[in-house]
Amino acid sequence: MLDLKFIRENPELVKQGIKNKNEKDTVDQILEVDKKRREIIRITEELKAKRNKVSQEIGRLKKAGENADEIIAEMKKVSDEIKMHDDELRKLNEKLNELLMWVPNLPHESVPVGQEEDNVEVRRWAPEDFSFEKEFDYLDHVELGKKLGILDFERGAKISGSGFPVYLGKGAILERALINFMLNYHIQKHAYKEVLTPFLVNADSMKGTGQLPKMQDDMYFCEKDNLYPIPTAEVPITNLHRDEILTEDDLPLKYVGFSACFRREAGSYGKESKGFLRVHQFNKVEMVKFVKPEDSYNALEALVKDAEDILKELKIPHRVLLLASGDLSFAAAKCYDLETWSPAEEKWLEASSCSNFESFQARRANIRFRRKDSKKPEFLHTLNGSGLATSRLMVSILENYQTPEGKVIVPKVLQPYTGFNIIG
RNA sequence: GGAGGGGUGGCAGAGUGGUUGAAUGCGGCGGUCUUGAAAACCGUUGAGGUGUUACAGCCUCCGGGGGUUCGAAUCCCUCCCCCUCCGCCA
Repeated sequence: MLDLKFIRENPELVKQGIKNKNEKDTVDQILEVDKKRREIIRITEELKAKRNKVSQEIGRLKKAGENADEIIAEMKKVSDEIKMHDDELRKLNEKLNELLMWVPNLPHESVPVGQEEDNVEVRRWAPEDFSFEKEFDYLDHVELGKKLGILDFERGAKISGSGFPVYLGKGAILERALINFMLNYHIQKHAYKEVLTPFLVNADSMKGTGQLPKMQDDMYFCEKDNLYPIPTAEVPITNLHRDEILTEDDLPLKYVGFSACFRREAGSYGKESKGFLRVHQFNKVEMVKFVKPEDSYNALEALVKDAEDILKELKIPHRVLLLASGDLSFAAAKCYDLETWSPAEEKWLEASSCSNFESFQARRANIRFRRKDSKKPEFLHTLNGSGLATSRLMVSILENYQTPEGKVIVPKVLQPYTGFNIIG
């Protein structure tokens, strides 16, 4: 959510940002409702001030045993008037809030204006012996997983539906190894604090991080209990501090957490959805940071490097993309994607997304902090990044580590976790 | 799922319709005293909105929402959460 005052004072700036993000411009509508709202506030507050004063007077009269019937009758009218205006005000506030919930975060000034094709490759990394040249005919992860008996998409479809993968034997162990490796790495090397949070959250949490209302149709929903299976651990972890005022000394806060992630992915089928490329349930290790506003862009760079470190340890070729404004998510001000190389598909696959939300989520979720020398709380900045999603990583590992014989070597850093060094 | 109890400021804890945004204690901050510290004493200490160049002023907030009333932390309805007991259960 953007600051209403900011919109009021910088309408053109906001409009430009919305345009660059390809979102719907409701600024004029917001300003109009806001104007009306403030007018009503002025009127009601005058009436309420009067009511408060006279009501006190009535109390005094009654205590003194005097008659107050006449003023009470007069106040009844005032009270009715207040009620009328309050009703109107309530409606305007609801309307205004609804409008504000649909305004996207504005892209940071360092974000290139444009669409997906305007994303900028910032850097690229690969192991020394790596080559884009095909050394043999790679099996893609689906064929390979099937052949090795470590992945079973058909049975997953039977027990749940398509997009719910089953991991078997060494596949399941490898998945678990990855999760543990990544968690431990971020905890030990990057000083994150681990949290294990609920996989089901309420609507307030979903609003807090910006999934609702916009992404409603992409969410699973348990109607009986009004709970949403989380699309990412970003939601519960960021909402840890919803409605809290932290102290300056608390910051920065760095959390890392594992969760299963649930996404309906409504309307996305076809080639892109083969195997692990698009699933309804996957596992992810997520990093979330709460920082002071002036620190958030340095924190973003560090966050990207933290995610990259995992890929370097795993020796997976990858590149870092700075997303253009039109490719940014609703809540993000700036975002880097990490893409890993798939030798079977011969293309880059998104494996991580690291974003700075500035105060957008903090304002929605009401997460503030107080500086030592100031009494007024201010909104902090939130960031998060996948560190990383295992399903996409599994594709990279299975494909990049496969041998001409169709076996898969376990990356060295994972071997202590798996207890074996080759699959097949 | 059933029965009962409860949600008040950073924390603890008063307050059942009339200057109560809220006693008191602790904590925090400032000061006096002290070489310094502690103790003691004095003062101060919630958030949001509206408004103002900035103050002031005014309004709202005692779990959330709605209602009764001239007036609600206090009464009513509803939802949420916590605790105790019973039932069920990994």
